[in-house]
Amino acid sequence: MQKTSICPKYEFAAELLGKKWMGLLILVLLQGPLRFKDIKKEIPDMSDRLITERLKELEEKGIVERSVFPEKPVRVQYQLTNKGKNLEPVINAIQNWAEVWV
Amino acid sequence: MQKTSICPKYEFAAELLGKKWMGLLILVLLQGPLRFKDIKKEIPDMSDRLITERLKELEEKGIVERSVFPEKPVRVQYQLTNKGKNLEPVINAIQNWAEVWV
DNA sequence: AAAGTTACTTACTTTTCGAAAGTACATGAA
DNA sequence: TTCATGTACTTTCGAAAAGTAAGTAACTTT
Repeated sequence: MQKTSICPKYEFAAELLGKKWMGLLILVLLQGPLRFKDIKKEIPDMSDRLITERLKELEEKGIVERSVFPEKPVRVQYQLTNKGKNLEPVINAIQNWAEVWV
Repeated sequence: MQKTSICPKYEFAAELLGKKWMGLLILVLLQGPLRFKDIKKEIPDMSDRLITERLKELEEKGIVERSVFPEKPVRVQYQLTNKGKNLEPVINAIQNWAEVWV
C-alpha cells in the first residue's frame, strides 16, 4: 500500500476487498442496517471474532457506521455509509461475472 | 464456500478476489500478456512465492493461461483467458470507487 | 434462581504470508 | 574454464492472520 505505485487508490481498495469475508460482508450490508446477530445468521461460517474485526475496520475506513440504541436490551446496528453504499457497483460487477463464469 | 449459501457463485468470486494481491495481479494482467519478471516489476512488494502461487491458482480456475516459448532462454508468459478478461468491469468498478472515495 | 440472548473478548491452534536463500538452466564475460 | 548475470521458480522458516472454542457482562425470559 505504501511502496507499490501502479495506483495507490486502487491498491487501497484492492487491499480492502482483498481480505477474507469482506466481499460477503459488504454484500449482506447492502441489504440495509443489520445487527451483529443478523450478520452471524447471514454468514454463519464467519467467526464472531472476524465479524467484529472486519466491522471495526470498515468503520475506521468510513464505510460502515455503528449505532447503539440504548433500548431495553441494547441494540447495536451496522449500516453502510454513502462511501459504503457506493460499493454496490463493485459488488454487482462481481455478481455479474460470477453468474456468467463460475 | 461450501456451507454459506447466500449465493455460492458470488462467494466463489469473492473468495477469489478476497485473497491478497489478487486484485492487483489481475489489474496488471489486463495490460496484456506478461512474463514472470514483468509481474515482479509491476508489483515489487509481492514475493516470488506468492506470484507463483497466485498464478497457479488463477490457471487452475481458468482465468490465466500460461504459455512457454522454448526460445534461447525459455520465455514463460501469462495472459488472461476470456474468463479473466471479463473481470475488467469488476476491476473498473473498483477503480472508479477508489477514484471517488479513497 | 436458572437459563437464554446479545455483542463482544480472550486464549490457543492452524494456516497463510513474507523474506531470504537455493535450484536449474542458459548466456556472456574474464 | 570459471565467474557473474538472468529467468523462473522452489524451499525453508519465523511472523502475522485467521479459525475454533470458551468466556464475559448486561439484561430478559421462564
